[in-house]
Amino acid sequence: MSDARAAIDPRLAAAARPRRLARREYAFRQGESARAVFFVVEGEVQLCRVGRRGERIILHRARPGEWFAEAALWSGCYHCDAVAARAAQLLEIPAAKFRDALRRDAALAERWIELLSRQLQGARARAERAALSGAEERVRHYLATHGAGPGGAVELRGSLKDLAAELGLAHETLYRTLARMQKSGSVEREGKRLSPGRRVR
Amino acid sequence: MSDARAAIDPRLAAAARPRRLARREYAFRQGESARAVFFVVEGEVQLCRVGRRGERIILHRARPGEWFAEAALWSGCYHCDAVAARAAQLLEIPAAKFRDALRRDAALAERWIELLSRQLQGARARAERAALSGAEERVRHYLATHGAGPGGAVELRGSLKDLAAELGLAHETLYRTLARMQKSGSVEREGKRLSPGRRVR
DNA sequence: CGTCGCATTGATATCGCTCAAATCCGGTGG
DNA sequence: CCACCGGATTTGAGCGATATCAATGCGACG
Repeated sequence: MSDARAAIDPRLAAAARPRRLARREYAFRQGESARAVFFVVEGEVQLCRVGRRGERIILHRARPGEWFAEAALWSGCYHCDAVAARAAQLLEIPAAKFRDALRRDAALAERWIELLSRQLQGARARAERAALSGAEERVRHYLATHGAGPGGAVELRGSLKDLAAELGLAHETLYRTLARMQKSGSVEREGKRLSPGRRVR
Repeated sequence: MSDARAAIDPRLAAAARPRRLARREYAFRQGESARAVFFVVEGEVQLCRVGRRGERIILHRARPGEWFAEAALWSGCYHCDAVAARAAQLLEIPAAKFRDALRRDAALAERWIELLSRQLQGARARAERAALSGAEERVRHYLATHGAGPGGAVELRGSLKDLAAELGLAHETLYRTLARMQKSGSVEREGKRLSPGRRVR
């Protein structure tokens, strides 16, 4: 890619500064005043808090194509740490410039609202899914929310192992669950394509 | 309450129309063109899809103080059903007026962006929490994300049973977990006040 | 009082996690 | 071409945490 800034809206790209993080490097830390919003071009950034006893609690994993620290814009300071899980390439947009851009450009604000709305929709669905009790339920929920194309099929991007992590399951459990659902006809698999089956239950 | 509209921003309240739903009544159905955004004053509205075989999958439960169908503004038509889980009181804001208001009033747009940002933050935290393995972990995470005031205490709004639902646990499990954590000193309880304990583990 | 819902504790069953091992597959280097 | 390696995929076995079923106390409320 010639310029990573091409990945975002041109009206914001003007204010964006490319930034690279090595594994375990921090974009910011809890308590620092919120100076910027970030966009993940490549890699993964974990937003986490460190408890009194040193345990790390992950609030969110930001992956390529996602923004993070959007909310920090309005709260004054970062309320968690942002650390690269692996080498990452980011775009950093100063908070002041970001706010100015939104204020000046109504169309941009509208686009940003749209983006936030969709992200919220996705996050709510994920939260609802993670609260489900059974592995099979979660798979069905995933298919219902990510299904597209004929028969609501899903083209898997990564490995089944990745999907297991996304669903909050051990990968062995996912394999077994899928096998069972296949046998009962409630899902169908063709390579990296998953689709809800036609047979009842 | 004299007027439920007092609960939302006055600039939106002007366009809001109060609406009551009986249990099992629909606010809208999947496929209808998106004509309005909603705010829950009282009750609960479930956003769900119905699969080919009649199984209902809940995408999100909208509770008092929450908006829903914000994203529908940008997608043309509703992509799921909205049905009252119990009698509910809503505010309905026509999509066109909502969009106009955002477009005309930059300050309102900014406030709306702020609101969405916060909700997004909250939804992500909930998703991450539900993915945690143990009951104790979830309680700690909840305290970490909702903690405020001295010692990061949390004032519970509803019952412990509600909290259990929020955490995705059976209520019995929550009671037992809290009792254990209390005994080990990792949380303290005073009525409806929960706070992380000082003792290690 | 009677009823209802929350809080609490006990007993039991079940589901999913963990540990373990075999197979498969793509890539890499000789 | 072949040997080797690492990671994904599968399947098995056993254990433990959590859901579920059950029973009781308690306070609010009509």
